[in-house]
Amino acid sequence: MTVSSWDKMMDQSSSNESNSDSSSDEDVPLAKTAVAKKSPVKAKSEASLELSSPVKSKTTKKKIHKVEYDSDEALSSIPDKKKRKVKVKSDEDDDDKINVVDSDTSLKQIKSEKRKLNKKKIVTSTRETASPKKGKLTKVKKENGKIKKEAKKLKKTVKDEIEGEDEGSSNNNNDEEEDEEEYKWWENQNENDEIKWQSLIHNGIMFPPEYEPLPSHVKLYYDGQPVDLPPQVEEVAGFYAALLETDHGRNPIFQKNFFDDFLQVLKENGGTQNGIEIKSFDKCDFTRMFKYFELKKEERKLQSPLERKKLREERAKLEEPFKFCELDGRKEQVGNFKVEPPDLFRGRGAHPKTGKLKRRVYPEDITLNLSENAPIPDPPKGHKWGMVRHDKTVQWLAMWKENIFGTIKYVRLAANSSLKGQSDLKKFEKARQLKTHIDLIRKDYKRNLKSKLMLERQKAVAIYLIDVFALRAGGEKSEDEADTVGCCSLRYEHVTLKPPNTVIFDFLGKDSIRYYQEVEVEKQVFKDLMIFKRPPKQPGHQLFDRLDPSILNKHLQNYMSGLTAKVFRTYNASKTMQDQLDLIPNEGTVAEKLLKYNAANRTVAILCNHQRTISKSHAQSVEKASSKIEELIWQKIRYKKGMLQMDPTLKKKKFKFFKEIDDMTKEQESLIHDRIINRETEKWEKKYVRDNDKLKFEGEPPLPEETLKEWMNRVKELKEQYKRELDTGVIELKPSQNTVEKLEKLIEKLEERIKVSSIQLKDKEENSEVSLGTSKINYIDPRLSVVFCKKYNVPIEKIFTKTLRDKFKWAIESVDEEWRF
DNA sequence: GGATCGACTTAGCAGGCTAAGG
DNA sequence: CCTTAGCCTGCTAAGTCGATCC
Repeated sequence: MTVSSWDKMMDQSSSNESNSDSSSDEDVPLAKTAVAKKSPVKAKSEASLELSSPVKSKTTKKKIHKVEYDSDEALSSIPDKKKRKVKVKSDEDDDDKINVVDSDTSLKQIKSEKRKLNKKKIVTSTRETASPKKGKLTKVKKENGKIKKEAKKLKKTVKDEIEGEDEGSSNNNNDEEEDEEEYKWWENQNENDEIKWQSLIHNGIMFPPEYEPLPSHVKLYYDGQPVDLPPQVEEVAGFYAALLETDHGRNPIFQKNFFDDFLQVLKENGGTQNGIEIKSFDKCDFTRMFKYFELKKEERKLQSPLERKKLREERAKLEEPFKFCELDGRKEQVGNFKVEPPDLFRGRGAHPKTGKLKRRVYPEDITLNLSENAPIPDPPKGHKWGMVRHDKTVQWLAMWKENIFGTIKYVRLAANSSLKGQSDLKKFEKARQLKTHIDLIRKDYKRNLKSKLMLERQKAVAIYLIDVFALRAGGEKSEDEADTVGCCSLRYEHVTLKPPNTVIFDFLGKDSIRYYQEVEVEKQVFKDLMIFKRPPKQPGHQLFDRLDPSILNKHLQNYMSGLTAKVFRTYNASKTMQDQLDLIPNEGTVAEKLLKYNAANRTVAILCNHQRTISKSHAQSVEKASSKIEELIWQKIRYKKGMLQMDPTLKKKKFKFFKEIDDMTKEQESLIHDRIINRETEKWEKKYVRDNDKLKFEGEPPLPEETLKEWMNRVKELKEQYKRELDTGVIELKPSQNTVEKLEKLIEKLEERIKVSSIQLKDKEENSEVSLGTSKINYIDPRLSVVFCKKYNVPIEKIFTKTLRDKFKWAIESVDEEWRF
């Protein structure tokens, strides 16, 4: 409350500038943002350490800054061809009106046509469900639900006992059995999505354990002195201490925000208990706390499997009551049934509020949502619930207001729940619906790229970017969030134009993930962008100064109800996937098909710019894999040499086959030898140490040094052999490799391994920065994957993990091979 | 008619877990 | 058989978008 009223005050100061230009709106473009908010774009990791400039040039909504330039001037300098279009000036207002009316009528036409189309659709899609009449349907459905509900209740108790089914062969049985009673919501269309449930019963929400003070020898030190902190304060110090050696812990903004809040909590709790006054962050020494946490971590690692299992079971028992709820009489899983524990806020990218204290949430902060007649779950001892509501129009079971931004956090059902599933299906159906409108939309925006109305042009370009490059809508952000943008909020500096028609996008998008693309665009788009960037616009100014997502979305609704910017992402992602899958031939092994599926998935992920940080071990593992391949090739060549030794005439007969022998130089070969020998040496040395450790532990005498020497001798022999081979060119083959045929077989096997390894390596490299998961979970219609699996005989488990199979059950059970996005 | 709120989807990451590889 | 790398899941931050408020 304090936060929001504070914000309001801040906002007030900048929100009342009346827009005196509105009359001449059409020919005087306005730049919404006056000044660059932050330092130029940085890739995420760097950015997070950088202090954003403290200059408060607040953008907070609609600080409208007039830029002196009119569209006439702007448009008149378009290359000649366009010029003639651009006469207009004083009568532009009229034009506008005419245009508006014009488009309005045509839109109405479109709408009515759409309606017709929709009607047709409804009829087809409901033919199995008997009557197309809505009212009737509802009734039937309800009836159905009731009966099922009853049946379910009876079986429920029984079912509860068959919980932990696993993936085994008995699974089939189980599954089928479950199917019988499982409510297949996707088989009855739900028309009224305003009401989310009829009855909702749950046990409330799980709170994190109370803070346990650290042992007395683990303390914060200030200026060399141990500090006695009240537990509530120690807890906060501990949050920071735990992050000491992380990027967050080293980030000065994080440190400052943490320290401010830390001091605040310290004050609230009456200061330190041994008279030390804490003033400066730099004098705080968290290392002892940090080390203690590390120690605890180590201890946990050393736990025996049995111990672990016990702990896990204990935890599961505590969680059990909260994991499920009863929705319309059916048992459904709850998603985040735990209240978020207190911690330091870890904002992503260069977040101004990163490091602030996220306070503990108490039952008093929680609002529950459940049926009127449902029993209200007991709050934790000594506490009361903040509020209890009975709102059937929402999906959440509980909510609370978080203290940093004053935003609301919800407890909601799990991804495999019927409610989530229904939303999901709806989302994809909406995206599919776009199919029938996309041609018109594209035609329109192509035409409007040349509209003489600035607003129309901006809309057209924006939709183009959203459609072609899958940009997000890009809403305005406030100053106390990370500076990230989407389409509508793109600024001057995010787009670089390279004639004749290349555009370089470089900006931070959602989660401060960098979007960098050098792309060719349609000539007219290029020209428009040029106009949008024309002086007096400069870095910091909005490219689309007339646009925001709501304007854009309102425009899109004219084509199709429910159409918004984000639908394009879903549509294009799924469309791309369909197209890519269509290209895959139905041949080869499952592994090969999977690889191709993943490649298709990857195209989508790249389209949506779904990235992940390259793992620390990535470079190393690529290195390892490629040297392994090199060694395989070397071995293959070695065998080929061996073949020639046995039968020199082969060289002429199979010239091609032996050609690669010359590809490897002696130097390369020697390097490979060294590598192998080094590795072998290391391997045996390690083994020696490890074996001895083990023997020592068992109280047995260690291996004599002789053993190690013997092992090393063997390695040495190998080394000498390689050296001889290198010098003389004569391969010393093992007795088991004594015929040409045997060698041929070995070579064949090597070829196979090389092929597999190479593909894997390539995949690894291409995937290193791309995250396939996000698109799989959110953008690619799961039915596409299901169809793919059916048609290509790939087990669905290879594509969807258990959780995903649960989430997409509706898709898995509802499509046949013919289904298309 | 814009700012704000509320509710929902989408996003990457940490760390535990598991299965592949030596 | 044991390690190690990569997968999976849980977590929660960060978007989108319609509703509501003034």
